[in-house]
Amino acid sequence: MGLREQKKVATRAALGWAAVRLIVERGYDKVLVEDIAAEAGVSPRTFNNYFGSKAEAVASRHLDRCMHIAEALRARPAGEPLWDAITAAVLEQLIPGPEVTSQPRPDREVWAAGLELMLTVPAIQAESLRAAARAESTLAAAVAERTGTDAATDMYPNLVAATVLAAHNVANHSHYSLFSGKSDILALTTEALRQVSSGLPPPS
Amino acid sequence: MGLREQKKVATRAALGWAAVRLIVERGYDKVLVEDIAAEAGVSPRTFNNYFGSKAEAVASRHLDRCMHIAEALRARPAGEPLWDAITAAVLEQLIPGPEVTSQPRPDREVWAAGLELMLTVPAIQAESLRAAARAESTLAAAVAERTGTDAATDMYPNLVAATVLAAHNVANHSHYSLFSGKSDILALTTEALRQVSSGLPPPS
DNA sequence: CCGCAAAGATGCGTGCCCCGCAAAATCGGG
DNA sequence: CCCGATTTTGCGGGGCACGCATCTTTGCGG
Repeated sequence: MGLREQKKVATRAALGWAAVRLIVERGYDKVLVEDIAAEAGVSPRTFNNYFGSKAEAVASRHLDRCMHIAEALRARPAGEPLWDAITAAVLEQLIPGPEVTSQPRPDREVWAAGLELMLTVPAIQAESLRAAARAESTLAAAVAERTGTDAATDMYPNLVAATVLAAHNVANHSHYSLFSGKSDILALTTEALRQVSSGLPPPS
Repeated sequence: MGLREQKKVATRAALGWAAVRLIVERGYDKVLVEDIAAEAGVSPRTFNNYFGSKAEAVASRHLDRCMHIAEALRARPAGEPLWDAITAAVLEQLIPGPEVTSQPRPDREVWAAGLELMLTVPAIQAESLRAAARAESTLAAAVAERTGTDAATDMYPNLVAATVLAAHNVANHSHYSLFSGKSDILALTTEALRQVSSGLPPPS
């Protein structure tokens, strides 16, 4: 990869992070595109060369994380049963990366509150969901590869991908807003995937 | 329901329909909010009293349809097995309502092309997904009611709702873009729901 | 039957966003 | 070291989303 593309990736990430950080701090409509661009050290016009909207910049972080699931799945040993591999791949994403842990800790409480508020903004909800949807096809491709199906003609890999991300979402949601920190994410996610992979039988 | 609320519902529907029709005909960015408002016989300012954005107006139709699934589920006989009831409820939505069939037929081909093009607009994809997400919690509530679980604390009903809508989406997608009209929607949807309700076992 | 309070529709004005276009800056290979 | 290709940037315009004040409609009690 040339220096050129490296810089593009870096700028994109910088803009995405800047957007999230500023908006979590101040609130969505008190942050101008101008501010985000300044934070990332580029011109306001350049911002729109990378993202079609403010919300898309925020969701770009989410997109990256979702994309990693497909990547992680490909990296699992070929012999491993499908749902074991999937579960492992999803769980990998839940251990916080170095760019999070090494970040200057801005008061966990305050950050969580700001983040929750950010996720109530319609435009951000919408773009986050679109990001997940985009990652879904990548994940479907990985599943197709592993199961010997064709993502373009078979429903199977697409169903698996959609279901996995749905379970992932529900688990996250349970952890965050349903009952804040009642149980740890790893357990919830594992349980959610177990349930969908066993057909969600009604609890009798 | 008073005359007041009836009119509100009617206006909302009129705006939603107008948005879809005009945009399918002309393309997303060649339709102004002004045009949609005019089509529905209301002032441009009023448009934004009903919808937060142009895209949201388009997605409102989708939202209504998704909401009907939960409604249909509640109407199923109480003794019916869960997944049978769900399948029936979803299939009900696929028979075109009178407002579609009685519409002046604008050349099925042209309409389909315009619709597909509309669905490529990022903002519309995003809002449509958000609409589905909003319907999801309603569906989860219906599932919780039927299974004696609690949507606020149990993952189960939320997982079911998310999975059902995911399957619904995949089936639609398979019918529309994957291989246009290869098989009928009813069969695809039934099959998708059957697969998720049996745990999506890998095809060996 | 009438007027009154609540709720909705409308007009106006504002700030911001998103994008097209063309010029300037930057990078990578020969 | 220079040339072609790619990016960044400045400028300008068309719209969009929304707050605020005003006018109209609806539903209700006297």
